[in-house]
Amino acid sequence: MRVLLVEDEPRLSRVIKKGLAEDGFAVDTAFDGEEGLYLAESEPYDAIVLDIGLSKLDGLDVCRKLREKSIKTPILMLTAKTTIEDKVAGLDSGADDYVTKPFAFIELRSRIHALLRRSNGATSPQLTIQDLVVDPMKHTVTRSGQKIILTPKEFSIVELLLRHKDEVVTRTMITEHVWDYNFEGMSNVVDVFVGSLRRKIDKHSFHTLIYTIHGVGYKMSETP
Amino acid sequence: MRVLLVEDEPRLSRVIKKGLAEDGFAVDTAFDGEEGLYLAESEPYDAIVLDIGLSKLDGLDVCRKLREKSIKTPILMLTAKTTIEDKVAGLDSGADDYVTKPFAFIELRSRIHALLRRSNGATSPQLTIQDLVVDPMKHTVTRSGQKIILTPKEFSIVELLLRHKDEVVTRTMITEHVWDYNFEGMSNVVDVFVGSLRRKIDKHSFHTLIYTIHGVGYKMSETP
DNA sequence: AATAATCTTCATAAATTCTTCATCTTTTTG
DNA sequence: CAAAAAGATGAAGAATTTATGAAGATTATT
Repeated sequence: MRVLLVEDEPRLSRVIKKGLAEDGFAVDTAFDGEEGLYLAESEPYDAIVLDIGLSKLDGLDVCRKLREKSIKTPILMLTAKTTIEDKVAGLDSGADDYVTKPFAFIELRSRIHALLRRSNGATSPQLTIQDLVVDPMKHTVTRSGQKIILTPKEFSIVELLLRHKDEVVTRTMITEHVWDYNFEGMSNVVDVFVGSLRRKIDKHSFHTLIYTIHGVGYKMSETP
Repeated sequence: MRVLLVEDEPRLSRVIKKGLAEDGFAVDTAFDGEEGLYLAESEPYDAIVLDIGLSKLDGLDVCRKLREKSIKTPILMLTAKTTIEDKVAGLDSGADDYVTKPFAFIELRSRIHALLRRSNGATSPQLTIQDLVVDPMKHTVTRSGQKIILTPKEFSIVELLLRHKDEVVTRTMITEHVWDYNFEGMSNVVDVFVGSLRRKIDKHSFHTLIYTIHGVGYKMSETP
């Protein structure tokens, strides 16, 4: 899952970025409104964390402009005050939720996960297909109750595939959602990772869950 | 269910009150220790949420006085990071559980519910995993009955890990739980502490309880 | 004030993960 | 059916992350 963080205070930005990265997000950072707007328009993020007080372009404006262009990425606002007016303004501009500063990181974290869950139409915090269960918050994967240990990248990839269960996911989508802005991979990394996923998830099971759609990409589903 | 909230910071008080009210509690608020004590004595509450740093009368004092008068209403303490380890634990004022600030509301909420649930049985809440027992209120740790002596920070970290048994806890979460709000986590303090915890808890035992989830954080569980 | 205990930083070693590449296998197409 | 394209896979090297011992700084205790 990829997140854009727009925050001008370097220290806070760093702290949030680190926390989100540990949570398995690929995080891009912007330090002012313009940069944030540009990135939000050009990259496919799963969520945007947007500080309300930014230079060049206010967070509210960024939010409004994005919505005008019908970019519907879930937006979580960071606001300094609690006043009702601010809350209303934020939600009015098209944000989906907000957190008031100062906040505990775990607060931000659970809000983001909630946003993603909502935008995904899911109510359960877990992703499942057949006997495979993936829990992004707990960072656990089991198949038929058996624990499976995945590396961070492997984990992000199953997560993505599962969020698009029964749909084909192209290699481009995978690279765009699992790696961040600075990655220029013209290699077969994705193939290699899918390979190791197969070894860990499908190899010892009767039912195959990961399918290759030749010329297109990969798909997780119960039947080919 | 009736809850008394004793908290002097108006903003925090408002937020907690609102949250609890949404949960269906009838909430009374007091803004200093005297007022809190008076209300706690005169009204029959099901639980009391008590900030430790209060004007006029300290939260600890309120707690102690209530217990002296054999008022046994479950008490949940709100404490600041550093206060807790050094003071509360030793002072044994009679609180049933505590939450350190800043906390996510869901945390407070689940603690209150837990308190109410066991207010009939009335046993001090212990955290256990296999043969390891951690008692947050008594501030003691044993493994297979053997006492283990931990420093305040070490204790705070096992406590957190155990409250999230079987889940990965990221370094950011640990940092936030143990140190002050957005303490810059650019060092490896957490790693060092986990190291010394391992030496005290796991080193002499056959079963490992503390696991590293590479790229994510740490986890306490009985199996990897 | 001196001593002891705890906390923090730092440097280095060790472990794990990521990425690339070459080769082999499968699928598609003419 | 053969050639070409696309995908699978094992292994090596690079890069990142974690473990650890020890020294210095800080805080509490006597």
